[in-house]
Amino acid sequence: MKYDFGTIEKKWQKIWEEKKCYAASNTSEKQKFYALIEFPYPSGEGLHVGHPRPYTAMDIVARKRRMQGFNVLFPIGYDAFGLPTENYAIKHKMHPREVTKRNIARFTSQLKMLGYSFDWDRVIDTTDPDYYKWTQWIFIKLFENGLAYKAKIPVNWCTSCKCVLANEEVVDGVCERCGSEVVRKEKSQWMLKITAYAERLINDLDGLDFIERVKIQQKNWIGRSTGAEVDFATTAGDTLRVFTTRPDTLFGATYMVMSPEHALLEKWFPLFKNKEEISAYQEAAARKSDFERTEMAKDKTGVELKGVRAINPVTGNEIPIFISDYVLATYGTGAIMAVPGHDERDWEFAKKFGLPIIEVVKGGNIEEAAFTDCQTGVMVNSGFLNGLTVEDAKLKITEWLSGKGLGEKKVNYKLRDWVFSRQRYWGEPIPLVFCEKCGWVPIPEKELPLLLPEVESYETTDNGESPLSAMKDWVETSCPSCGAPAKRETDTMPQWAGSSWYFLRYMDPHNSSALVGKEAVDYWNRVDWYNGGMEHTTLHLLYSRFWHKFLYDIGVVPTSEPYSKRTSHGMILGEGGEKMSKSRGNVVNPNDIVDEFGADTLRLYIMFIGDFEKAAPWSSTAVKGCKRFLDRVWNLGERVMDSPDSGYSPENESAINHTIKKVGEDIESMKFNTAIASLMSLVNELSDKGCSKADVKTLVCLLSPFAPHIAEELWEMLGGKGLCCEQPWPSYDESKMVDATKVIAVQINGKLKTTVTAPTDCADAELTALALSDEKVRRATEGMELSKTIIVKNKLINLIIKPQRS
RNA sequence: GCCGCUGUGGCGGAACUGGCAGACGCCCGGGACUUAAAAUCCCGUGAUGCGUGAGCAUCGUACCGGUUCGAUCCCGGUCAGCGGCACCA
Repeated sequence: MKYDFGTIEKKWQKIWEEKKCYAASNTSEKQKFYALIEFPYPSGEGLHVGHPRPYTAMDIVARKRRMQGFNVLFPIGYDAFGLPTENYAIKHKMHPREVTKRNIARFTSQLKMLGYSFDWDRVIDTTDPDYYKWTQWIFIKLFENGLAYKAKIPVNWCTSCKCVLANEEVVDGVCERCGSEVVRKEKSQWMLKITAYAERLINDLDGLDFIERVKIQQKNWIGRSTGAEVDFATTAGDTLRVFTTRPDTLFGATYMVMSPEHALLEKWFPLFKNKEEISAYQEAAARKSDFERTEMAKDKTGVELKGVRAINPVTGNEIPIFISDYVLATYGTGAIMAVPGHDERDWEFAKKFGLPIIEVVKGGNIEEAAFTDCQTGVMVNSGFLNGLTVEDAKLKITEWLSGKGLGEKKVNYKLRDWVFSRQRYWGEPIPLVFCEKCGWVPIPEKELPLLLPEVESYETTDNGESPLSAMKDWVETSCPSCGAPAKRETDTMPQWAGSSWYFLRYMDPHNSSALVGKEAVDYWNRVDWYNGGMEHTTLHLLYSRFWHKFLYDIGVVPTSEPYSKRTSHGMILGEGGEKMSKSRGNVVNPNDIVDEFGADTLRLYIMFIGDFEKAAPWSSTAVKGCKRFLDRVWNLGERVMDSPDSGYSPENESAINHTIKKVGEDIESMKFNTAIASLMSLVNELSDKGCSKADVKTLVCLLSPFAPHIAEELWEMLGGKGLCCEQPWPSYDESKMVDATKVIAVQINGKLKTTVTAPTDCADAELTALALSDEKVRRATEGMELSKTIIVKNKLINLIIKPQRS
């Protein structure tokens, strides 16, 4: 019989579904294991060949855990709100809900085609009102706890999407999604105070089993820096406060710089002697986008504020103040003390404007460049700090400043609050009402979900307001608090909202009275293993940690972190090593591969392709190798089908035990490629040497997480009881892995000469004698004296020889 | 510029804690089967040189150096590529 993958795969998918083999229980006595993948955005293009990489990886882990006796939760859902669907709907004059429905149906059939062991009874969809009810509920809780606020801020505005973007969504000055130009625009926006959690988001990383590069990237993104705030008196009478990480260099501060948007500038304006110059600079800066500003980073510009000067608090010297756009309004206090001797930017600016550069840390040559090293330098020209190290000087000056009431220790973060409004239709409506008397008021919980109204047009209005704003009947409402006429918020939430808590809903997806029931969340606790893309490190992963911590603070969840372990996969590239994209025409459709080779071959190949953490190019010829392997496994099955069911054949026992160990360990460390390689080696060996039914049954069990359909079919053919996916994971016996003899490498002076076969655990003297008696060794050592012997047990012997003394 | 990662055959990639570099697979070459082809099976396959031949020798993990009996692995330096951040004081 031929290996007919098409029939086999459909057959077992149906049986698994009917028997609900992969349904997780919320009340099991077994130990729980929660495996999570990032749920897909159901795009119109359907499943991409990149999707199966992380899905298959976690499916393998989940399947192995079930065989090891765990109660496994391995869920799937759809993150379905968002722009592409809405844009498609506009273009084709459809309702986004219809587009979403259609796309989800397509994704579902493709995922089922690949034989994943998802619990299909727990599917969630972020656009389902029963789901987004709870997204809205969380928003109201954030609002009630002072973590959601509305602010008029300059926002990133995508000229094509006609929509506000979060800082994280702007890449190289263009929209991450559509690549169009992003401009600055003043708008009133809902903000989430993620900065209130900055400290905890950094500190709590320490206790988590996240791959190191994720931790590092999150830490860099949050960007903690420790320093001090220092007050400078000015001739205008006001105090100018700055933030610095180098308070030790205060004696070297020879001028100051304020951002062009600094609030004091308006107040001081009448005092300026060069009003026109200053205004012109401010206007030019305001016109530039953030991107343009950084583009011009090389060339420093600025204008001196003539008429106002500052006083250095330690030297008492009057120093000039400049405005320059290299100082950001949104970081620290929006003003800096400039220490050109020890800061590269200040040095550049001082050189350009001919300002004095004073050395206060010895160790460099400040004529040539700023000396920024904090490790080696010693303080000079710094009064009472002279002779101290930089570290000691920081402590002493900070103490001195706070003693005098001139400043204090301060920690700053690069992380900004999260811009949470979107002026689009296809998102969760923000469940708040504005009342002239009461301000912003949440709608009562019993009115949730606040449904998306049916609108005529999904397009953003010409004035940049949400399409919902055109729905007069919907917008006009009454204040839940005082009953007066009031207006609904018309912005919707960003796509990141629904994905910030979805893993909790999987624990208890049908609960209508809570986002997750207490028993369910106490049982499942948190995600044990979450695999996802590096591109979500500073977006989804950070956002969901933030929401989870908030839910922990208000007592909804029992853990302060959502995920115990986080791993990451590399991208699947096109055949030539380039990114797969429609425009390059190198996109591989998983359906084509499944039609030609079967789902098991696709699963196997995508795991065999290379190191899971690294990017790997697709190869259409290499897929065939995996199909050949499965054919060979099939042949082995047919060969032993009618044999009696006795134990392992003695000649294969060692190899089988080795493979069990190797495959098990490799799955845990996500080295799927070498796990498959060892299965291939075993198959080669069983084919060559011959094998028993028990040998093949064990092979089939080991293969089943990778290629579950063929495994079930072979298990049945071999007369196995029950389903293969429900068998216990094979165990190995170390004592059976010992071979009688070992091949030992023989080196002479560190160079490989030959190999000898010696009994396992051969005594040193015996091995040395054996090596010396070898013909090649004898020739090489002739006339030489053996001065030293190095032996690595069961591996190698190194004979150190030198010419014989005469 | 800063932070992180990576450099191994024609290709994707292996190599546990410093111990036979190139597992496994692809491609390619030769052979068997076949009227023929596909499929399958068997053999070969890092480079160079020597040898009719079994084989032998030398070189080889981006580059230069160090430590070691022994280095793809550890240390110092250089180069190249990828990813993230980017005037964050």
